[in-house]
Amino acid sequence: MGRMLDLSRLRALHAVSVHGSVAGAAAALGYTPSAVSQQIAKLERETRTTLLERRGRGVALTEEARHLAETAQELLSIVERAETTLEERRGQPGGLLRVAAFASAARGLMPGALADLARRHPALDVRLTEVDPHLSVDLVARGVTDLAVAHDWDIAPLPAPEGVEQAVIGDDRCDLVVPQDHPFTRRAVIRRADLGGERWVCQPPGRVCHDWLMRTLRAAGFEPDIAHVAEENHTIVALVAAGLGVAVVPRLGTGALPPGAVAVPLEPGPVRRLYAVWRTGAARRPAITEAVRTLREHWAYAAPLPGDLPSVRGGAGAVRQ
Amino acid sequence: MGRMLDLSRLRALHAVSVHGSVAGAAAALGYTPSAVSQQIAKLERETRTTLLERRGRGVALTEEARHLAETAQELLSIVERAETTLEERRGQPGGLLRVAAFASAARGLMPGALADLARRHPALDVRLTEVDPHLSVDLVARGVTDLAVAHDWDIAPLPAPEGVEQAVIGDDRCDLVVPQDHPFTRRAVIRRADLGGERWVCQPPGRVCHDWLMRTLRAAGFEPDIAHVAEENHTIVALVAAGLGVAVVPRLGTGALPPGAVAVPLEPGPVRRLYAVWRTGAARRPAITEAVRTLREHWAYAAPLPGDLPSVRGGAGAVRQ
DNA sequence: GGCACCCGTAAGCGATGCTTCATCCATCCC
DNA sequence: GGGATGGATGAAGCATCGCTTACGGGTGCC
Repeated sequence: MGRMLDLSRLRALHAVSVHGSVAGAAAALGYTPSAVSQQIAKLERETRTTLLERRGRGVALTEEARHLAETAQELLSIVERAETTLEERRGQPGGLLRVAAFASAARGLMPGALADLARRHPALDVRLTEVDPHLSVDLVARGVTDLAVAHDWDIAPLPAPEGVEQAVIGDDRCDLVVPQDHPFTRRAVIRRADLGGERWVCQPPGRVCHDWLMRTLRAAGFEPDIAHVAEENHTIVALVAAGLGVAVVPRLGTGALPPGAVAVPLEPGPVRRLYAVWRTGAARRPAITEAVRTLREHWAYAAPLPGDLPSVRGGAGAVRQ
Repeated sequence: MGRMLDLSRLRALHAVSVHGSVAGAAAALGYTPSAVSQQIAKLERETRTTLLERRGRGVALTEEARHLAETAQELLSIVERAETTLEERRGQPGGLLRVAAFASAARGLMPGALADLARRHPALDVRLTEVDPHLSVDLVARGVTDLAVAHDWDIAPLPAPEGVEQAVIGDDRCDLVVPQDHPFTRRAVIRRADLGGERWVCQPPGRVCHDWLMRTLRAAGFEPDIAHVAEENHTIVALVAAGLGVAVVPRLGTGALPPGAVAVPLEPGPVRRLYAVWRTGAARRPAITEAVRTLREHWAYAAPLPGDLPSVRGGAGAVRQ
């Protein structure tokens, strides 16, 4: 007697309400759009209510659907709380832990940390997704992911929506990367006032590295000369190694510098602070606390400490996790 | 990705918690015990927690299971509220309406009322179960049924647990049924003081009719002479028609008197008051309000009104609904 | 000690729910 | 306007799920 509102269908409706489209909901739930569409069609049949109406190319929720999605939200948060206290009573991390991280953390920090976590807690099913940095906090708040590794920049603080908590993992610093024959390689430290007259290799506008560079150089009185633009840090470093310019590159996730490129400390350089972010409702979940603990541990072990100087010499020797 | 607490499994656990046994839960949910057992076994696997332990011949819930059953209760009540408001917004009664009634109401009142209800509201799926009168209120409170037709007796008031509401449907009165050659048939009305020296046909001890008879006769100074005992009112009336004694019989659900039996008004006779009982959470559900309205309507139409005298002459002519 | 009761497990089968493929509709762009 | 794109939905197929029946094991009662 399937005579009752079904939680998975309500979850589908809720996802549509949150993401604004069937396709978005499907992506978030790990289904095809067709599956979500069928679920909601069944929900409509069971409740004898119209929930979705086509609006242009997408769909819009009816009044009843909005109300139903709201109670679905309520139900889902109760379920999450129940799962949390259940896991808490067991003490052992377990269940599904969906983790999101921005690109360089996904490359530089997560592999070791998550492998460690999975090794120590076999009952835990960890799944990583690489996401845009400025999306991660919102993804956590909306319940798409359970834990996110986010960062702010000294010029753009991390948003803190209702219902999420955060903890600092550590600070990631940036170096100036220059070709090996560059005069800076003979200097112990570079200051902002020294940066005039260089040709720059940089990320596209809108990315934090780009914005920091423009802002800093202009504040020091220079008009930046952006000679080359690339998305990936690896590409940027390769361009520098080829002698095409200099770049500001974060230590995390950059990996070993290729022959021909050398990292030089920049004082004061841009600093981004890494955070772990999770929902307050799951704060006491052992999987969360363990994951955060492991991230901080691996940061301390693998990443350069705040006052730590990297090896100035580049090339195959200077490997970073 | 079946990675979340499932509502139907939680419902199974909750039912076990309420009924105290897997078999009882299965009966309440309309499943076999095996199904419930498997559901809970899966819930145990998913949560990696022991929920049920064998205790003697039955089962006992662990601490975690009790806690989980509690949140299940919370979830189920939210779901019921959501279903109610959903139906309320539609305005039309619909969905599943589980109705319980005691035997004579199930026979004398429900067939007409429920048929009417089903005819006027095709979206409504009404299901009737006959239950013991003193169980019905509890069944509603525990969510096993949505609406109950219950009654109290002038000597035993209806219990009113937390979270249920009730409304009066009407009063059911009792007649004295005697063989057609009995001297009482020439009397307009019988009083309690007239009842001495009769041989009685009665329900078994513990039933309300029996208790009322013993109590009333003893209060009037007679020791009742119970000559024949039967469960069913039909049987009792048949025994009376055969001249084997007299009986006190409620009007509701007795049906036509067979040839040889005659009903005589008894003043003051036992009166039972019929109630409709439902959970407060579903009070505004159209299916509930419509069903209650229909019951009262059919009572007024089909059942003898409080001051109404039945036809004293029995036989095939005196038909009651 | 036999019997009744209750819970769990195994096998089987229908129903459910997902995927893929195809269609339809609205919008965007040329 | 016409073609291309993106999104939603329907039909068919197939795996999985969850129920039922049938059986075995353990407990309490007579």
